[in-house]
Amino acid sequence: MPTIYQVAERAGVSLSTVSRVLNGKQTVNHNLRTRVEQAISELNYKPNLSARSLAKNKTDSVGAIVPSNSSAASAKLLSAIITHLRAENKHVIVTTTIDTEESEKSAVEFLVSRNCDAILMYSEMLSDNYLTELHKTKVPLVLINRQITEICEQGCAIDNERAGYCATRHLLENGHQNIAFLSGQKHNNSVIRQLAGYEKALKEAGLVISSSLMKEGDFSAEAGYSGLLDLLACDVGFSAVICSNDVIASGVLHCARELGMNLPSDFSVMCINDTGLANHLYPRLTSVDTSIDDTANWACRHIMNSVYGQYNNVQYGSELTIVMRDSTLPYMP
Amino acid sequence: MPTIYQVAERAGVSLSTVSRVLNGKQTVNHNLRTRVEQAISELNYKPNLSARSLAKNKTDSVGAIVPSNSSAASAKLLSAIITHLRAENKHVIVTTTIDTEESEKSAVEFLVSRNCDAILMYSEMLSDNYLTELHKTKVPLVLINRQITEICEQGCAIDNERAGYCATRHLLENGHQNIAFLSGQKHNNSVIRQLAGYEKALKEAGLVISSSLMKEGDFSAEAGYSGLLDLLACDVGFSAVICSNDVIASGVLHCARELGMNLPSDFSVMCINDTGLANHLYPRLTSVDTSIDDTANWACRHIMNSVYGQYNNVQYGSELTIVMRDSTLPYMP
DNA sequence: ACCCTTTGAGAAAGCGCTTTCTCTTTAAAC
DNA sequence: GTTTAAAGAGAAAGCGCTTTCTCAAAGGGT
Repeated sequence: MPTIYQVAERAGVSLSTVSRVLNGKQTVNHNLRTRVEQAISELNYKPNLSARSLAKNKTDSVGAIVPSNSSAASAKLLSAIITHLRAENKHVIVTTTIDTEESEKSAVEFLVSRNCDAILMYSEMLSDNYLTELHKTKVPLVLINRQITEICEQGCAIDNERAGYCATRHLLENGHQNIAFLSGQKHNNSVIRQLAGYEKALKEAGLVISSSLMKEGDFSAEAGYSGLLDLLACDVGFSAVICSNDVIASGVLHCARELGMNLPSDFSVMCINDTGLANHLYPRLTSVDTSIDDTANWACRHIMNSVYGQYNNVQYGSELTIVMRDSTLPYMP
Repeated sequence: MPTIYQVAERAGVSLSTVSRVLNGKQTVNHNLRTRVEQAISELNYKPNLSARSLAKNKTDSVGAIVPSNSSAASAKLLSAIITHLRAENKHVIVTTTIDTEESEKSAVEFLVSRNCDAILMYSEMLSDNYLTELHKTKVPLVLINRQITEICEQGCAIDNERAGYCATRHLLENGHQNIAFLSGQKHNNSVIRQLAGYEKALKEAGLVISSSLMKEGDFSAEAGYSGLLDLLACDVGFSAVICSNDVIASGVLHCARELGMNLPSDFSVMCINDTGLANHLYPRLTSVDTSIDDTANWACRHIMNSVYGQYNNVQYGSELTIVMRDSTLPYMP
């Protein structure tokens, strides 16, 4: 591997000059510049990034913390982020966690030890205080779908409230009045917002919010399965069900089938956050979906802006679309 | 951030001694050692990995190249690998590609520029020659589901042949004689092996191999959909279908439903390589599956062994299991 | 023609570690 | 008790870059 020194020698200049050509933040005589560039290409010189990191105290790397369970959703996001950042010549170090505080803390420490220039988090077990402290004293943070007042700049809120609202509205507009909601864990940020949107839509429509129509579970198919059973056991009438994601909905479909019910004629099902599954289920699930790519885009630009000083500040925003499929039907008594 | 020098000062030793304590590959007087350790914990000293990388010419990082499309399958693998390697204090730099040669080459170059200690590949557009050259001159390679004669040590072959064989056998044992195969692209390594296993099982059973029962597509649901149409158009009888993965099978189910067919009573469906979807479909798919965790395990141990000189050489092996679900039924004329 | 300001390039000092080399001390062997 | 080997610790030389400091040369104004 050629070093910057050999390039300098071949070009007949000092290594400072080579470095300046490389970094381009100081003018270099045109003549020398071309000589250096030629030497670089002749030697096929590639700068050693470890050395550069040491000298600059920057690693050109971004750490990512994602929960390993919710693979489909976060995999999509991650893949988009990796692609974006590579285009900026940054690499991403991925760590997976198991949705516990210590697991996430250990991931943070691992990434800090790796000298990441920033950490991107898509997980939510760590406390606001811990993260605020971390951001202020150790490493810039970017939070996906989380906002902390003290460092609100660093977070973005995927608009789950609007998603919950839209899903509910969609059903209301189709004549449904008794709409159940099978959610993920209620301590989860997204779930809280979704439910807020759900309740808002119901209120606007002048309907009462019945807690027996809201069942909490985790994000698994099993939760959907037992959620539907719970719902039926309560003996409250419902003609539609909204699920926090498509995996839960999958359990609902499965359960309904086992009970000999017919969807969507017996009741309609919708989901929020299509993880790719919705389109494969039977019936194919109508979903309301935020653009993951918009989110990835924001995260990367925000990092490039606040950490590497490129671009201007970017506002977060994400498209919201309802994907009509086969799992919903207008209400017919 | 404290440096090794400050630790040395506080412990009243030279920095060489601190380094020796840190790396533990040379004996240090017990007395000094504890003094150093105490200084380290008092200062909360963490070694700077960029500096270490520079001095050792090792980055403790492994690059991974995965196709971004086949997310579900590779996400699972990746997640397992990331977890394993972190336990060894290595980080992984993930790059995604789009299944073209240039895309993969660019990923390789990116990772090489990042000085990865090894590259783990789960993609297959690059030529044997290129990879052999790469492995021999630049950076150790580990290939998932690919074997190259010149560097056979570095690759592992997920036993798709046996998987194809088992799936076919399973159906044969249930009385099926006319078994169709909807495969991914035939240039794909896994597909080739799967088909080999399929044919082997048929031959052993004394059956003829009919090319009109074998339809090639890509790994998408659309391919499954049109694959089934093709199959029906050919007007060859079949009572069971094997698919290269569950996504393809999903398309088959969808198509059958639209045609008013009833599964599994009209025909049975099986898939190879459960990506997590199989369990959510209707009917839930019977699948034959190799253990991704076994593969991840092998890859990590192989890297730890050949690159970092830990562990002993490890043989590749992966469990193969048939997961019985609802999409298959014994043949009844 | 002179002085002052820019511009451009080289020298050299780090960045925070590892590792070799050297020297002292201690244990072992005869 | 002497010789030899082994063990342990410090000094110092890198690893390959960036960046500050310094100085020479060139340009501009009067």
